[in-house]
Amino acid sequence: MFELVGMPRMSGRIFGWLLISEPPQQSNNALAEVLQASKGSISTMTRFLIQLGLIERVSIPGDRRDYFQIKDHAWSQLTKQRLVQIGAFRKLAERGLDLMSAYPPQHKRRLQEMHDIHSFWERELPLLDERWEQEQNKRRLEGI
Amino acid sequence: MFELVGMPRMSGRIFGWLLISEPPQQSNNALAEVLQASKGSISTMTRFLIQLGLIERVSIPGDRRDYFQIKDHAWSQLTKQRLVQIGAFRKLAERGLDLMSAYPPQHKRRLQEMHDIHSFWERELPLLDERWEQEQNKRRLEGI
DNA sequence: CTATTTGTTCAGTGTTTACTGAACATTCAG
DNA sequence: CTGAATGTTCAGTAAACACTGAACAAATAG
Repeated sequence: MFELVGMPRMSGRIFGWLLISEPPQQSNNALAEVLQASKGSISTMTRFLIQLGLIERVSIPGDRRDYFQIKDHAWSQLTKQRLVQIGAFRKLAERGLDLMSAYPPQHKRRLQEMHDIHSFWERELPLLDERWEQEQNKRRLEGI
Repeated sequence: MFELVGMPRMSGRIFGWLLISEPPQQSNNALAEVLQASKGSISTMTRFLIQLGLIERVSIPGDRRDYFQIKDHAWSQLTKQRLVQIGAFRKLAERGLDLMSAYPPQHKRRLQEMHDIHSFWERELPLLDERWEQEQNKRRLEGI
């Protein structure tokens, strides 16, 4: 599934295991063993997942090893990641419109639409995320 | 930009040109020439873009050539594409929860959250898209 | 029917990518 | 200090991918 959305397969395998592992925090070595992968690949991919904000590194007092676990709000982080892309597309459309400022509006219609929908998403997705967080909080209070 | 979101570079180059070309519809040959790419690659990538719903093939009466142009609502198509992915993630979480039905809820918390947020997105993204379409229609009526 | 234009398929090539395993760096225990 | 455990970096490899160009197929004009 991670491969399908353009991420390294091994990052998906790590994330997948962290979704169900008990305890939720797993060491580099434990990951390498359960996934039958090299330490190098684990090291690279945990760094990658941390950079995306999907997992975090945690320490256990008196234990020198690093542990990894899925971050709270990991999925919201993906939205933030996506917003960066959307912003890039919006800016690209803006640059195009700028370069074509002398052309008739009708000629720029496609670029304008690209700009407008990305602006729309940039405005709405954070609101959607907020609503999700609120809904979550409500549920937790209700003890669901 | 297309490469960044995991699509073939050439598909992005074609789409980019179709965003600004005049006229909006361009033949296979015209694309090959302006992008300095092989006919084979154009043929493959137009098929790819059509499959995504981003462009469409159009005919001009009395002209044997195929022309391509950006589809109306191309960007909404991307949302639909994304919904397929989100649905797949939701189903994956469901399958996990199913397999773990005997485990305590606390152990399944991470999977449950994955499931819930994807359900949320599956419910909300179509609504967002509808709102966008309505806003668009309003603007057009107002002649903006 | 033949020649030309247009489009598709596919083998081959070069590039990119993901992963491994080894070398290296760091931290700590004894 | 030495040695063991842990983590990172990196060269090398195997697989995947994007693209080209040529061969092929289909459609039309003359």
